[in-house]
Amino acid sequence: MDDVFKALADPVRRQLLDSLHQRNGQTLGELCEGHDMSRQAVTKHLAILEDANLVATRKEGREKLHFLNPLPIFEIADRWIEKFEHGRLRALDELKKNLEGKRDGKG
Amino acid sequence: MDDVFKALADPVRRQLLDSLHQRNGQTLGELCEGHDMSRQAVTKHLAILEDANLVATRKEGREKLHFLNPLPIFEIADRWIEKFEHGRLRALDELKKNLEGKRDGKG
DNA sequence: CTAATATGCAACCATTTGGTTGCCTGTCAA
DNA sequence: TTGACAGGCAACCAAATGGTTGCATATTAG
Repeated sequence: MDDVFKALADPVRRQLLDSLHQRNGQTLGELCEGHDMSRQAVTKHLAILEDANLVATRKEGREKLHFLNPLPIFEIADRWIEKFEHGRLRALDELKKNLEGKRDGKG
Repeated sequence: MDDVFKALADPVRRQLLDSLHQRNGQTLGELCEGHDMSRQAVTKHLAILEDANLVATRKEGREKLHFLNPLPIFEIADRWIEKFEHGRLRALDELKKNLEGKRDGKG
């Protein structure tokens, strides 16, 4: 799970995922377009996404096709974020009250 | 949003959020317990969480109380993760098919 | 074969990150 | 007041990160 969080921490990598979400199966060259950095830099980012299992690849001739794997994202949503969701609507109110002051309901 | 992703990228920081989720309003000293690192290190992590608006604080005497703010997490769930959710159930199947081979429905 | 295309590998570099330590300030208790 | 407790600030350091460049390999087109 840590790999996934780390992989998602970089805006370039999130952009790459977005790009694959819009059009799956892009080659390395296609994924490089629109990024103001070298092909190697993009390759490294993609490698990190692959290690985190967020992207899977297949070689087709001399091209490498990249496919989005959203499962790790779902896992984060289900196993991690879901935990914080219980009092969602009251969350802001509770925070305000906590910052205002009374430590228990005691004072 | 980038601040939040970056803040969540570190396991220590996620652990701190978990800790606050279990018991809100902990002091710095309390949050340090169980972490095998100096108080200063934890302070830095908390500062990053504060910058990302994931933690809010209040001073009470000589203590600093820390409160979880889950709203940025909700935003990520709603604005970012939600985008990938559409074909959730078919996602794994699609990935398999994509990796197997046919590029379009054409071959 | 030759040349162009698509990608891979490795060395290198600056900056950021995550941690340390030492010392200072503010608050509570005796 | 004095000492202990809770926390803040700043300098410093090693390692990870994000990027570069140069060159090598494999595939396709002529």
